[in-house]
Amino acid sequence: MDDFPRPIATVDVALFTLREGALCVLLARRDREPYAGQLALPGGFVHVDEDADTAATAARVLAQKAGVARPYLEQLYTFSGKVRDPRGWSIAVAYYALVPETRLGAPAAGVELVHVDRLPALPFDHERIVATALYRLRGKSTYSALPAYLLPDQFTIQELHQVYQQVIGVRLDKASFRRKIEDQEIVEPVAGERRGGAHRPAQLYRLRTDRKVEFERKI
Amino acid sequence: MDDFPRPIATVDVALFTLREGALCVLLARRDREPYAGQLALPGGFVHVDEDADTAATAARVLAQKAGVARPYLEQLYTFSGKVRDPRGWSIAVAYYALVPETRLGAPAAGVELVHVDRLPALPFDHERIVATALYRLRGKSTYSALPAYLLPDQFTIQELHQVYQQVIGVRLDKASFRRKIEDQEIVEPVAGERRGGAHRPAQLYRLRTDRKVEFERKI
DNA sequence: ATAATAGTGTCTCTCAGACACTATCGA
DNA sequence: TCGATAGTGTCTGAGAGACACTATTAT
Repeated sequence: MDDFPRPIATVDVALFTLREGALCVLLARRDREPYAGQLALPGGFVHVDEDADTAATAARVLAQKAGVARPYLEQLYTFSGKVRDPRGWSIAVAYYALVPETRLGAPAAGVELVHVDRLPALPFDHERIVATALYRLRGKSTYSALPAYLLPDQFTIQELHQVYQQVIGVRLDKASFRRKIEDQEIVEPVAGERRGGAHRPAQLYRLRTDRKVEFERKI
Repeated sequence: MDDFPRPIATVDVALFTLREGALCVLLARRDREPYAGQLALPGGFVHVDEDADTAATAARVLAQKAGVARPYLEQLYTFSGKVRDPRGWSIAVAYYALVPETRLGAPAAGVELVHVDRLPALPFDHERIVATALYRLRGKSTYSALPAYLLPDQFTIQELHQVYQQVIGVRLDKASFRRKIEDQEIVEPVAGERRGGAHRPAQLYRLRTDRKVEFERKI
Protein backbone atom coordinates (compact mmCIF):
# COMPACT_ATOMS: atom_id res chain seq x y z
CA MET A 1 0.00 0.00 0.00
CA ASP A 2 1.21 3.44 -0.97
CA ASP A 3 2.25 5.64 1.87
CA PHE A 4 2.62 9.29 1.21
CA PRO A 5 2.81 11.82 4.04
CA ARG A 6 -0.80 12.74 4.70
CA PRO A 7 -2.02 16.30 4.99
CA ILE A 8 -3.95 17.51 8.02
CA ALA A 9 -7.70 17.06 7.52
CA THR A 10 -10.08 19.49 9.16
CA VAL A 11 -13.64 20.71 8.78
CA ASP A 12 -14.73 24.34 9.23
CA VAL A 13 -18.31 25.52 9.39
CA ALA A 14 -19.82 28.94 8.67
CA LEU A 15 -23.14 28.96 10.51
CA PHE A 16 -25.53 31.76 9.60
CA THR A 17 -28.55 32.95 11.47
CA LEU A 18 -30.72 36.05 11.68
CA ARG A 19 -30.52 38.22 14.78
CA GLU A 20 -32.92 41.15 14.80
CA GLY A 21 -33.37 40.69 11.08
CA ALA A 22 -29.64 40.94 10.31
CA LEU A 23 -27.55 38.13 8.86
CA CYS A 24 -24.93 36.96 11.37
CA VAL A 25 -22.23 34.31 11.38
CA LEU A 26 -21.28 32.28 14.42
CA LEU A 27 -17.69 32.60 15.65
CA ALA A 28 -16.08 30.69 18.50
CA ARG A 29 -13.06 31.62 20.52
CA ARG A 30 -10.32 29.05 19.87
CA ASP A 31 -9.39 27.04 22.95
CA ARG A 32 -6.06 25.73 21.64
CA GLU A 33 -3.12 26.63 19.46
CA PRO A 34 -2.68 27.89 16.87
CA TYR A 35 -4.46 31.22 17.33
CA ALA A 36 -5.70 30.23 20.82
CA GLY A 37 -8.08 32.82 22.21
CA GLN A 38 -8.97 34.32 18.83
CA LEU A 39 -12.40 34.29 17.29
CA ALA A 40 -12.63 31.90 14.35
CA LEU A 41 -15.09 29.69 12.53
CA PRO A 42 -15.91 26.59 14.56
CA GLY A 43 -13.88 23.71 13.19
CA GLY A 44 -11.98 20.63 14.11
CA PHE A 45 -10.04 17.63 12.99
CA VAL A 46 -11.75 14.77 11.24
CA HIS A 47 -12.04 11.94 13.75
CA VAL A 48 -11.69 8.85 11.62
CA ASP A 49 -12.83 6.55 14.42
CA GLU A 50 -15.95 8.56 15.15
CA ASP A 51 -17.16 10.43 12.03
CA ALA A 52 -18.82 8.60 9.17
CA ASP A 53 -17.78 11.34 6.74
CA THR A 54 -16.92 15.04 6.77
CA ALA A 55 -20.59 16.03 7.03
CA ALA A 56 -20.66 14.11 10.30
CA THR A 57 -17.57 16.00 11.40
CA ALA A 58 -19.33 19.26 10.63
CA ALA A 59 -22.43 18.23 12.58
CA ARG A 60 -20.30 17.10 15.52
CA VAL A 61 -18.33 20.37 15.54
CA LEU A 62 -21.52 22.43 15.50
CA ALA A 63 -23.06 20.39 18.29
CA GLN A 64 -19.94 20.51 20.47
CA LYS A 65 -18.78 24.06 19.90
CA ALA A 66 -22.05 25.85 19.30
CA GLY A 67 -24.74 23.62 20.75
CA VAL A 68 -26.59 23.53 17.43
CA ALA A 69 -28.50 20.41 16.50
CA ARG A 70 -29.63 19.45 12.99
CA PRO A 71 -29.27 22.72 11.10
CA TYR A 72 -29.51 22.95 7.32
CA LEU A 73 -25.98 21.86 6.41
CA GLU A 74 -24.35 21.90 2.99
CA GLN A 75 -20.82 21.36 1.77
CA LEU A 76 -19.33 24.62 0.54
CA TYR A 77 -15.84 24.15 -0.84
CA THR A 78 -12.57 22.52 0.08
CA PHE A 79 -9.65 24.79 0.88
CA SER A 80 -6.19 23.30 0.84
CA GLY A 81 -2.51 23.98 0.58
CA LYS A 82 0.77 24.36 2.31
CA VAL A 83 0.33 27.81 3.80
CA ARG A 84 -3.23 28.15 5.05
CA ASP A 85 -2.53 26.40 8.38
CA PRO A 86 0.70 26.91 10.36
CA ARG A 87 0.61 23.25 11.37
CA GLY A 88 1.38 22.21 7.81
CA TRP A 89 -0.15 21.15 4.51
CA SER A 90 -3.87 20.96 5.20
CA ILE A 91 -7.21 20.14 3.66
CA ALA A 92 -10.17 21.99 5.18
CA VAL A 93 -13.57 20.83 3.96
CA ALA A 94 -15.80 23.84 4.58
CA TYR A 95 -19.54 23.63 5.21
CA TYR A 96 -22.13 26.28 5.71
CA ALA A 97 -25.15 25.96 7.94
CA LEU A 98 -28.44 27.84 8.30
CA VAL A 99 -30.48 27.86 11.47
CA PRO A 100 -33.19 30.06 13.00
CA GLU A 101 -32.00 31.97 16.02
CA THR A 102 -34.69 30.23 18.07
CA ARG A 103 -32.88 26.93 17.57
CA LEU A 104 -29.57 28.27 18.87
CA GLY A 105 -29.41 27.08 22.45
CA ALA A 106 -28.13 29.28 25.21
CA PRO A 107 -24.97 30.94 23.89
CA ALA A 108 -22.01 28.84 25.03
CA ALA A 109 -18.96 30.55 26.53
CA GLY A 110 -16.72 32.11 23.91
CA VAL A 111 -19.34 31.89 21.17
CA GLU A 112 -20.49 35.06 19.40
CA LEU A 113 -22.85 36.00 16.63
CA VAL A 114 -21.26 38.64 14.45
CA HIS A 115 -22.99 40.72 11.78
CA VAL A 116 -21.58 39.64 8.43
CA ASP A 117 -20.68 43.24 7.59
CA ARG A 118 -18.76 43.68 10.83
CA LEU A 119 -16.46 40.68 10.82
CA PRO A 120 -13.23 40.93 12.80
CA ALA A 121 -9.96 39.71 11.30
CA LEU A 122 -10.06 35.91 11.28
CA PRO A 123 -7.24 33.37 11.44
CA PHE A 124 -6.34 30.80 8.77
CA ASP A 125 -8.26 31.58 5.58
CA HIS A 126 -11.52 31.88 7.48
CA GLU A 127 -12.32 35.28 6.01
CA ARG A 128 -12.17 33.71 2.58
CA ILE A 129 -14.39 30.87 3.76
CA VAL A 130 -17.00 33.29 5.08
CA ALA A 131 -16.85 35.31 1.87
CA THR A 132 -17.30 32.16 -0.20
CA ALA A 133 -20.20 31.04 1.98
CA LEU A 134 -21.90 34.42 1.67
CA TYR A 135 -21.42 34.39 -2.07
CA ARG A 136 -22.95 30.93 -2.29
CA LEU A 137 -25.81 31.74 0.08
CA ARG A 138 -26.67 34.94 -1.80
CA GLY A 139 -26.36 33.27 -5.16
CA LYS A 140 -28.52 30.26 -4.27
CA SER A 141 -31.05 32.49 -2.55
CA THR A 142 -32.02 33.90 -5.93
CA TYR A 143 -33.21 30.50 -7.13
CA SER A 144 -33.88 28.40 -4.06
CA ALA A 145 -35.70 28.20 -0.77
CA LEU A 146 -32.50 28.46 1.27
CA PRO A 147 -33.41 31.62 3.21
CA ALA A 148 -36.42 29.80 4.67
CA TYR A 149 -34.01 27.77 6.78
CA LEU A 150 -33.14 30.96 8.63
CA LEU A 151 -36.74 31.15 9.87
CA PRO A 152 -38.60 29.03 12.44
CA ASP A 153 -40.75 26.16 11.17
CA GLN A 154 -43.76 28.41 10.69
CA PHE A 155 -43.58 31.83 9.11
CA THR A 156 -45.61 34.30 7.11
CA ILE A 157 -44.95 35.23 3.49
CA GLN A 158 -43.96 38.70 4.61
CA GLU A 159 -41.39 37.32 7.04
CA LEU A 160 -39.97 35.19 4.24
CA HIS A 161 -40.02 38.26 2.01
CA GLN A 162 -38.00 40.20 4.57
CA VAL A 163 -35.43 37.41 4.88
CA TYR A 164 -34.93 37.14 1.14
CA GLN A 165 -34.41 40.88 0.90
CA GLN A 166 -32.03 40.83 3.84
CA VAL A 167 -29.95 37.97 2.46
CA ILE A 168 -29.87 39.01 -1.20
CA GLY A 169 -29.57 42.70 -0.38
CA VAL A 170 -32.10 44.02 -2.86
CA ARG A 171 -35.72 45.12 -2.60
CA LEU A 172 -38.20 42.62 -4.06
CA ASP A 173 -41.75 43.44 -5.07
CA LYS A 174 -44.26 42.09 -2.58
CA ALA A 175 -46.77 40.75 -5.11
CA SER A 176 -44.15 39.23 -7.43
CA PHE A 177 -42.45 37.58 -4.49
CA ARG A 178 -45.68 36.02 -3.29
CA ARG A 179 -46.50 34.72 -6.77
CA LYS A 180 -43.03 33.27 -7.19
CA ILE A 181 -43.05 31.50 -3.84
CA GLU A 182 -46.55 30.20 -4.31
CA ASP A 183 -46.27 28.80 -7.78
CA GLN A 184 -42.92 27.17 -7.11
CA GLU A 185 -44.80 25.25 -4.42
CA ILE A 186 -41.93 25.46 -1.98
CA VAL A 187 -44.16 26.37 0.96
CA GLU A 188 -47.58 25.23 2.07
CA PRO A 189 -50.09 26.89 4.37
CA VAL A 190 -50.56 25.48 7.85
CA ALA A 191 -53.46 26.02 10.20
CA GLY A 192 -53.14 29.29 12.06
CA GLU A 193 -52.40 32.92 11.43
CA ARG A 194 -50.08 35.51 12.83
CA ARG A 195 -52.01 38.39 14.46
CA GLY A 196 -49.84 41.34 15.19
CA GLY A 197 -51.67 44.62 15.46
CA ALA A 198 -54.53 46.55 14.03
CA HIS A 199 -54.55 44.89 10.66
CA ARG A 200 -55.50 41.76 8.78
CA PRO A 201 -53.78 38.66 10.20
CA ALA A 202 -51.25 36.80 8.04
CA GLN A 203 -51.49 33.17 6.98
CA LEU A 204 -48.77 30.91 8.38
CA TYR A 205 -46.76 28.69 6.05
CA ARG A 206 -44.07 26.05 6.35
CA LEU A 207 -41.48 24.62 3.98
CA ARG A 208 -42.68 21.70 1.89
CA THR A 209 -39.98 19.17 2.67
CA ASP A 210 -41.20 16.89 -0.08
CA ARG A 211 -40.08 19.43 -2.68
CA LYS A 212 -36.67 20.19 -4.07
CA VAL A 213 -35.07 23.25 -2.57
CA GLU A 214 -34.18 24.79 -5.92
CA PHE A 215 -36.57 26.61 -8.23
CA GLU A 216 -37.00 25.74 -11.85
CA ARG A 217 -34.66 27.50 -14.21
CA LYS A 218 -34.28 27.67 -17.92
CA ILE A 219 -31.54 28.73 -20.25
CA MET B 1 0.18 19.98 18.40
CA ASP B 2 -2.83 17.76 18.15
CA ASP B 3 -2.25 14.48 16.50
CA PHE B 4 -5.24 12.60 15.27
CA PRO B 5 -4.88 9.74 12.80
CA ARG B 6 -5.10 11.39 9.43
CA PRO B 7 -7.35 10.17 6.65
CA ILE B 8 -6.00 9.35 3.21
CA ALA B 9 -6.11 12.41 0.94
CA THR B 10 -6.63 11.92 -2.77
CA VAL B 11 -7.80 13.89 -5.79
CA ASP B 12 -9.96 12.45 -8.57
CA VAL B 13 -10.72 14.17 -11.85
CA ALA B 14 -13.60 13.72 -14.27
CA LEU B 15 -12.35 15.07 -17.58
CA PHE B 16 -14.95 15.64 -20.27
CA THR B 17 -14.45 16.14 -23.94
CA LEU B 18 -16.44 15.82 -27.14
CA ARG B 19 -15.68 13.00 -29.52
CA GLU B 20 -17.68 13.03 -32.72
CA GLY B 21 -20.10 15.40 -31.08
CA ALA B 22 -20.77 13.14 -28.10
CA LEU B 23 -19.87 13.93 -24.51
CA CYS B 24 -17.22 11.55 -23.21
CA VAL B 25 -15.34 11.13 -19.95
CA LEU B 26 -11.72 10.08 -19.72
CA LEU B 27 -10.99 6.86 -17.84
CA ALA B 28 -7.58 5.39 -17.09
CA ARG B 29 -6.70 1.82 -16.31
CA ARG B 30 -5.37 1.65 -12.75
CA ASP B 31 -1.73 0.59 -12.56
CA ARG B 32 -1.75 -0.36 -8.87
CA GLU B 33 -3.91 -1.77 -6.13
CA PRO B 34 -6.65 -1.46 -5.19
CA TYR B 35 -8.61 -2.26 -8.34
CA ALA B 36 -5.41 -2.61 -10.42
CA GLY B 37 -6.21 -3.05 -14.10
CA GLN B 38 -9.72 -1.60 -13.85
CA LEU B 39 -10.87 1.52 -15.61
CA ALA B 40 -11.37 4.43 -13.18
CA LEU B 41 -11.22 8.19 -13.04
CA PRO B 42 -7.64 9.44 -13.08
CA GLY B 43 -6.63 10.27 -9.54
CA GLY B 44 -3.83 10.18 -7.08
CA PHE B 45 -2.55 11.01 -3.66
CA VAL B 46 -1.90 14.58 -2.68
CA HIS B 47 1.86 15.08 -2.70
CA VAL B 48 2.43 17.55 0.09
CA ASP B 49 6.02 18.21 -0.96
CA GLU B 50 5.12 18.90 -4.56
CA ASP B 51 1.55 20.24 -4.87
CA ALA B 52 0.67 23.79 -3.81
CA ASP B 53 -2.96 22.76 -3.24
CA THR B 54 -5.44 20.18 -4.44
CA ALA B 55 -6.00 22.03 -7.73
CA ALA B 56 -2.29 21.51 -8.39
CA THR B 57 -2.73 17.83 -7.58
CA ALA B 58 -5.56 17.66 -10.10
CA ALA B 59 -3.49 19.38 -12.78
CA ARG B 60 -0.54 17.08 -12.09
CA VAL B 61 -2.72 13.98 -12.26
CA LEU B 62 -4.21 15.07 -15.57
CA ALA B 63 -0.81 15.84 -17.02
CA GLN B 64 0.76 12.58 -15.85
CA LYS B 65 -2.06 10.14 -16.47
CA ALA B 66 -3.79 11.69 -19.42
CA GLY B 67 -1.24 14.02 -21.00
CA VAL B 68 -3.62 16.96 -20.74
CA ALA B 69 -2.21 20.42 -20.16
CA ARG B 70 -4.14 23.42 -18.85
CA PRO B 71 -7.77 22.34 -19.26
CA TYR B 72 -10.67 24.24 -17.77
CA LEU B 73 -10.54 22.87 -14.21
CA GLU B 74 -13.02 23.41 -11.41
CA GLN B 75 -13.46 21.88 -8.00
CA LEU B 76 -16.56 19.70 -7.93
CA TYR B 77 -17.20 18.24 -4.49
CA THR B 78 -15.35 16.42 -1.73
CA PHE B 79 -16.27 12.82 -1.10
CA SER B 80 -15.23 11.28 2.17
CA GLY B 81 -15.83 8.52 4.64
CA LYS B 82 -14.74 5.22 5.98
CA VAL B 83 -16.02 2.93 3.29
CA ARG B 84 -15.42 4.58 -0.07
CA ASP B 85 -11.79 3.40 -0.29
CA PRO B 86 -10.64 -0.06 0.89
CA ARG B 87 -7.39 1.48 2.13
CA GLY B 88 -9.27 3.27 4.90
CA TRP B 89 -10.97 6.52 5.86
CA SER B 90 -10.40 8.82 2.93
CA ILE B 91 -11.03 12.30 1.62
CA ALA B 92 -11.25 12.60 -2.16
CA VAL B 93 -11.38 16.13 -3.49
CA ALA B 94 -13.02 15.73 -6.89
CA TYR B 95 -12.49 18.10 -9.81
CA TYR B 96 -13.99 18.19 -13.24
CA ALA B 97 -12.20 19.35 -16.36
CA LEU B 98 -13.27 20.38 -19.84
CA VAL B 99 -11.01 20.22 -22.84
CA PRO B 100 -11.44 20.12 -26.63
CA GLU B 101 -10.52 16.79 -28.14
CA THR B 102 -7.86 18.56 -30.22
CA ARG B 103 -5.96 19.34 -27.03
CA LEU B 104 -5.87 15.73 -25.88
CA GLY B 105 -2.45 14.52 -26.90
CA ALA B 106 -1.92 11.09 -28.37
CA PRO B 107 -3.95 8.69 -26.26
CA ALA B 108 -1.66 7.21 -23.59
CA ALA B 109 -1.69 3.49 -22.93
CA GLY B 110 -4.63 2.42 -20.82
CA VAL B 111 -6.51 5.67 -21.34
CA GLU B 112 -9.98 5.60 -22.88
CA LEU B 113 -12.69 8.07 -23.74
CA VAL B 114 -16.06 6.62 -22.84
CA HIS B 115 -19.44 7.99 -23.85
CA VAL B 116 -21.13 9.25 -20.68
CA ASP B 117 -24.19 7.11 -21.40
CA ARG B 118 -22.09 3.96 -21.77
CA LEU B 119 -20.01 4.01 -18.60
CA PRO B 120 -18.69 0.70 -17.32
CA ALA B 121 -18.88 -0.14 -13.61
CA LEU B 122 -16.31 1.99 -11.83
CA PRO B 123 -14.41 1.37 -8.59
CA PHE B 124 -14.57 3.46 -5.41
CA ASP B 125 -17.48 5.91 -5.66
CA HIS B 126 -16.35 7.04 -9.09
CA GLU B 127 -19.76 6.47 -10.64
CA ARG B 128 -21.18 8.90 -8.14
CA ILE B 129 -18.41 11.38 -8.92
CA VAL B 130 -19.15 11.20 -12.64
CA ALA B 131 -22.88 11.58 -11.97
CA THR B 132 -22.24 14.61 -9.78
CA ALA B 133 -19.94 16.13 -12.39
CA LEU B 134 -22.49 15.60 -15.15
CA TYR B 135 -25.20 17.13 -13.00
CA ARG B 136 -23.02 20.16 -12.32
CA LEU B 137 -21.90 20.50 -15.92
CA ARG B 138 -25.46 20.27 -17.24
CA GLY B 139 -26.77 22.62 -14.60
CA LYS B 140 -24.13 25.27 -15.12
CA SER B 141 -24.42 24.97 -18.88
CA THR B 142 -27.88 26.52 -18.67
CA TYR B 143 -26.46 29.75 -17.32
CA SER B 144 -22.78 29.85 -18.22
CA ALA B 145 -20.27 29.60 -21.00
CA LEU B 146 -18.90 26.27 -19.77
CA PRO B 147 -19.65 24.23 -22.90
CA ALA B 148 -17.40 26.55 -24.90
CA TYR B 149 -14.43 24.98 -23.14
CA LEU B 150 -15.25 21.74 -24.95
CA LEU B 151 -14.50 23.48 -28.25
CA PRO B 152 -11.21 24.64 -29.77
CA ASP B 153 -10.21 28.27 -29.35
CA GLN B 154 -12.14 29.34 -32.41
CA PHE B 155 -15.60 28.12 -33.24
CA THR B 156 -18.78 29.14 -35.01
CA ILE B 157 -22.05 29.97 -33.28
CA GLN B 158 -23.58 26.85 -34.78
CA GLU B 159 -20.82 24.68 -33.35
CA LEU B 160 -21.41 26.24 -29.95
CA HIS B 161 -25.13 25.70 -30.45
CA GLN B 162 -24.56 22.00 -31.11
CA VAL B 163 -22.39 21.64 -28.01
CA TYR B 164 -24.95 23.27 -25.74
CA GLN B 165 -27.65 20.99 -27.09
CA GLN B 166 -25.45 17.96 -26.72
CA VAL B 167 -24.48 18.79 -23.13
CA ILE B 168 -27.87 19.94 -21.87
CA GLY B 169 -29.75 17.35 -23.83
CA VAL B 170 -32.52 19.56 -25.19
CA ARG B 171 -33.12 21.28 -28.50
CA LEU B 172 -32.51 25.04 -28.42
CA ASP B 173 -33.86 27.50 -30.96
CA LYS B 174 -31.14 28.72 -33.32
CA ALA B 175 -32.12 32.39 -33.29
CA SER B 176 -32.77 32.58 -29.56
CA PHE B 177 -29.48 30.90 -28.86
CA ARG B 178 -27.59 33.35 -31.02
CA ARG B 179 -29.27 36.32 -29.37
CA LYS B 180 -28.56 34.96 -25.91
CA ILE B 181 -24.90 34.30 -26.60
CA GLU B 182 -24.41 37.61 -28.33
CA ASP B 183 -25.98 39.90 -25.78
CA GLN B 184 -24.34 38.18 -22.85
CA GLU B 185 -21.09 39.18 -24.55
CA ILE B 186 -19.40 35.93 -23.69
CA VAL B 187 -17.91 35.49 -27.15
CA GLU B 188 -16.37 37.89 -29.62
CA PRO B 189 -15.84 37.56 -33.35
CA VAL B 190 -12.34 36.94 -34.63
CA ALA B 191 -11.03 37.46 -38.13
CA GLY B 192 -11.86 34.55 -40.36
CA GLU B 193 -14.74 32.37 -41.31
CA ARG B 194 -15.43 28.68 -41.55
CA ARG B 195 -16.19 27.61 -45.13
CA GLY B 196 -17.60 24.15 -45.36
CA GLY B 197 -19.65 23.47 -48.44
CA ALA B 198 -22.07 25.04 -50.83
CA HIS B 199 -23.39 27.63 -48.43
CA ARG B 200 -22.71 30.91 -46.71
CA PRO B 201 -19.54 30.75 -44.59
CA ALA B 202 -19.82 31.12 -40.81
CA GLN B 203 -18.18 33.81 -38.71
CA LEU B 204 -15.57 32.51 -36.24
CA TYR B 205 -15.76 33.50 -32.58
CA ARG B 206 -13.71 32.97 -29.44
CA LEU B 207 -14.46 33.16 -25.74
CA ARG B 208 -14.04 36.57 -24.21
CA THR B 209 -11.70 35.74 -21.36
CA ASP B 210 -12.19 39.17 -19.83
CA ARG B 211 -15.80 38.29 -19.05
CA LYS B 212 -17.27 36.22 -16.28
CA VAL B 213 -18.21 32.72 -17.29
CA GLU B 214 -21.69 32.93 -15.80
CA PHE B 215 -24.67 34.69 -17.33
CA GLU B 216 -26.73 37.22 -15.52
CA ARG B 217 -29.59 35.82 -13.50
CA LYS B 218 -32.41 37.28 -11.55
CA ILE B 219 -34.77 35.97 -8.93
C1' DA C 1 -30.47 28.19 -60.80
C1' DT C 2 -30.28 25.25 -56.76
C1' DA C 3 -29.43 23.50 -52.43
C1' DA C 4 -27.35 24.09 -48.38
C1' DT C 5 -26.21 26.48 -44.17
C1' DA C 6 -25.57 31.39 -41.98
C1' DG C 7 -27.88 34.76 -40.00
C1' DT C 8 -32.22 38.20 -39.14
C1' DG C 9 -37.07 39.96 -38.26
C1' DT C 10 -41.08 39.46 -35.96
C1' DC C 11 -44.89 37.44 -33.46
C1' DT C 12 -46.39 35.43 -29.26
C1' DC C 13 -46.28 33.79 -24.66
C1' DT C 14 -44.53 33.91 -20.11
C1' DC C 15 -43.11 36.10 -16.28
C1' DA C 16 -41.19 39.68 -13.17
C1' DG C 17 -41.62 44.45 -11.68
C1' DA C 18 -44.63 48.28 -10.71
C1' DC C 19 -48.37 49.73 -8.49
C1' DA C 20 -53.05 50.49 -7.48
C1' DC C 21 -56.58 48.03 -5.73
C1' DT C 22 -59.44 45.24 -2.12
C1' DA C 23 -59.56 42.59 2.55
C1' DT C 24 -59.45 42.37 7.40
C1' DC C 25 -58.05 43.38 11.57
C1' DG C 26 -57.55 46.53 16.39
C1' DA C 27 -58.49 50.63 18.34
C1' DT D 1 -64.13 55.37 11.03
C1' DC D 2 -59.18 55.07 10.55
C1' DG D 3 -54.73 53.30 9.96
C1' DA D 4 -52.10 49.48 9.40
C1' DT D 5 -50.60 45.31 7.14
C1' DA D 6 -52.36 41.11 4.23
C1' DG D 7 -53.24 39.83 -0.06
C1' DT D 8 -55.01 40.48 -5.33
C1' DG D 9 -55.61 42.33 -10.18
C1' DT D 10 -53.71 44.31 -14.01
C1' DC D 11 -50.53 46.75 -16.97
C1' DT D 12 -46.08 46.79 -19.06
C1' DG D 13 -41.54 45.62 -20.61
C1' DA D 14 -37.92 42.08 -21.33
C1' DG D 15 -36.77 37.99 -23.12
C1' DA D 16 -37.27 33.06 -24.98
C1' DG D 17 -39.43 29.99 -28.39
C1' DA D 18 -41.37 29.48 -32.94
C1' DC D 19 -40.72 30.15 -37.43
C1' DA D 20 -40.56 32.49 -41.69
C1' DC D 21 -37.61 35.33 -43.86
C1' DT D 22 -33.09 37.08 -46.24
C1' DA D 23 -27.87 36.31 -47.22
C1' DT D 24 -24.10 33.97 -49.21
C1' DT D 25 -21.72 30.32 -50.76
C1' DA D 26 -20.23 25.88 -54.16
C1' DT D 27 -21.70 23.36 -57.71
